[in-house]
Amino acid sequence: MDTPERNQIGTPISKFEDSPVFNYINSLSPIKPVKSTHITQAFNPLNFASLPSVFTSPHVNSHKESRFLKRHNCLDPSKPESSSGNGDKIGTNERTGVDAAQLQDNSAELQENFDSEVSLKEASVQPSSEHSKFVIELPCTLKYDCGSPDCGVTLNCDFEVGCMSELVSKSASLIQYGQEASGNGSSEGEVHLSEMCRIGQKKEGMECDWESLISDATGLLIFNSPNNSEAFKGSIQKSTDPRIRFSTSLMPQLHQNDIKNLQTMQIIDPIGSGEQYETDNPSAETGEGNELQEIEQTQDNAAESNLSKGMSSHMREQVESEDVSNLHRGMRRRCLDFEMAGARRKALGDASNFGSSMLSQPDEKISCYDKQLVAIKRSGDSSRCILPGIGLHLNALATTSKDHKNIKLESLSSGIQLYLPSSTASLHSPTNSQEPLHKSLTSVSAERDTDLAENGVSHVEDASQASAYLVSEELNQNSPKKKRRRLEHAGESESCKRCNCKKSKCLKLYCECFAAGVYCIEPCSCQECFNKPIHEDTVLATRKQIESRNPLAFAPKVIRSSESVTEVGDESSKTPASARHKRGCNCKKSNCLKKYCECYQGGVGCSISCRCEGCKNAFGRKDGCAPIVTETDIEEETDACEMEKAIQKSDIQNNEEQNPATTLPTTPLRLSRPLVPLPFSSNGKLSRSSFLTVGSSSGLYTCQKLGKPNILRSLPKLERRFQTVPEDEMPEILCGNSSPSTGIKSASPNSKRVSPPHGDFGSSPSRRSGRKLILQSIPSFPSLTPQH
DNA sequence: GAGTTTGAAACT
DNA sequence: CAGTTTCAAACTC
Repeated sequence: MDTPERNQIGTPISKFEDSPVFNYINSLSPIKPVKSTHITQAFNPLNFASLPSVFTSPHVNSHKESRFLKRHNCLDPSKPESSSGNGDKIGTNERTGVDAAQLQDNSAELQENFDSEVSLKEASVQPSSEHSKFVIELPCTLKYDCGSPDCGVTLNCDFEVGCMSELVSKSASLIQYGQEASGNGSSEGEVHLSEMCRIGQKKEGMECDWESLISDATGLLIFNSPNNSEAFKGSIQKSTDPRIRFSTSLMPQLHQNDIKNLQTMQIIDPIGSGEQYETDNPSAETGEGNELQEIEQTQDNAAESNLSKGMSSHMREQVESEDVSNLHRGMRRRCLDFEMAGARRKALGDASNFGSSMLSQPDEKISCYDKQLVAIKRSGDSSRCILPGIGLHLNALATTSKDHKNIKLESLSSGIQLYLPSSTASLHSPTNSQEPLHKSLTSVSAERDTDLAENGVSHVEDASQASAYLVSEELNQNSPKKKRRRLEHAGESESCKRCNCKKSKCLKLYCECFAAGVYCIEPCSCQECFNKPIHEDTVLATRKQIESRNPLAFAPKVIRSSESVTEVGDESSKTPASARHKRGCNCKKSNCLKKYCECYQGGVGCSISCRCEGCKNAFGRKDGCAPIVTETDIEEETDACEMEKAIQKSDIQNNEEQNPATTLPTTPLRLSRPLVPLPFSSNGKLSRSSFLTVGSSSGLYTCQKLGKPNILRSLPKLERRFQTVPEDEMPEILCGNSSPSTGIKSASPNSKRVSPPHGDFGSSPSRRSGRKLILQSIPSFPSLTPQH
């Protein structure tokens, strides 16, 4: 694994190699080279923003768990010198899970941490180019400083995490700064650096290195095209938001830094007011947060601090929830609730063991997460897509590694842990990804801009889901159905679907909101709804029950299975089919041509796992035939309005995609995926449940719709690549190879026409970038794809 | 907007 | 695991 990746990376890295930062990193850890591959892509403006990292990470995962382990080893080596011989798991534990390990000897937990961390690392590393590098390396350095893991490991770990996050955020801010406001940025950047140094000094003296690294990194970042930087910003900001959330509950230490970063970000960030708005909210919280932070700092060493932190965070949340009348908050709450609840419980109820372990882990995870998110954000703009899928994402994220099964199982065994990882991870990650998406979206489309602009703020704050919901909600304040339709019609509405449950009390998977891991909101027309923050305990308990029954119950239904899609393989060969429904559909009468079919709804082709009869899924038949869907079919199924919207969106998406695709075959495709979903977004299910997957799948779908289904087929191979490849990449990478169907489809002669997708694609690249980011988010799912 | 159809989720 | 029931979305009128 290492060798191949390194080899691949080799070329791309060369660029970085020149930079002192790169050298520094290299000295620290051998692993980096692997990342570089992605990085190279990242360097490209489009690519950089794109998900390459995400793809890569998932890809790695998809390849095999072994990869993760290897990577860990590789990464660990730098740190692990002490534990050079440590197994993969051990190495990871050392890095991210040190706290947990010390606190708890639980191998299971360690493994979980390890897995999550690994996945995160990989994701972050691959996707993010330099950011990830920094993060990774920094920890290593810290570890070195820390010396034996036993000593104050927890603090060290936190520190690392904090540093990591800070570095990332700061670097991002710096980057933004440099790009947007060179003058102010310089000062700001200096300030950040100084802060960083401070932190480093307090906890360990890596200051000089860090500063130099940071400065170098910033330089590099700045170096990157503005687009990339923007993408980073979005991702970073998004990441920061989640951090804040997490930090409140989990990582108070990080909070201060994060908050500061956020503030700086806000100041620096000229971008969407919405984001700033969100950040503002956090800032308001910062007041409390500062106090908490101070306390936390004083308590840094004390393990007890975790509890106090948890309490403080809890209090904070309560206060916020109460105070916040803003839709944003409501949105946040909606998204966060599950996560928060889990965190709260952990912090409050679990007490030392659980709380400590959880806290420590989450922090690390969070940091990693943020990174991932960032990467995701870049890559995918799939804001819409992401949002809906967030709930699923969380689970997926938790199980990001293909071993998701193992992870889930473990988590299940531990109960709470499972919940947390899944909930926290999923929520956060989604949120992050979503936020970026929103931003990107805002920038991308004027239409969306208006809506998003309003929603954007809220979006930023919460997870993607929340944002999606918020948007949808805000947009659709009318009756749920109407809103739904609106949303459906408007691609954006995707995320905002609401439930209409009457008997399930919104505590069953029947409820889209519940299934998506979000609370029901006013727009919902549900009756006797228990899926509300007020009934948090009930919701969590129910969730647990469902998860105990089916660990993947809240995972995205549609997964870009690496299996289905060949890894990298051939972009051309990849087809939309790469994404598959987790369990497969069981359609009898709809021929998989209506939204009754989850596969179709998710914009993915049916697979072997499907038990459908008379499958005519336009995205891909069960038998492996290339997407059968013809223009007529699609048209028939889709409403004219939807078609139009989809087309428009698809055009935009296509345009965006094209650019990336042109730049990089791999990344572009990914980008395209997210875009695609939008058309489908109308479907509430997709948006929520299968964000990522949806995104990917939807991407395909959209492509088809846009260009009309034909496009995919008809599109020349090159074009297809853009459309299909992206999707494939994410999942494909993970799985390695694609399902026959995908390959067949892509190659399938079906492509009767060469539809002029180009025209569509031609649109502005900027939009693409945003959407692309969304797509990136999708990639995370692939890892989950267990089914195949 | 009401009613029907559909298939997933839940239950047995 | 299979069959049945429940449920809510998707769809039709």
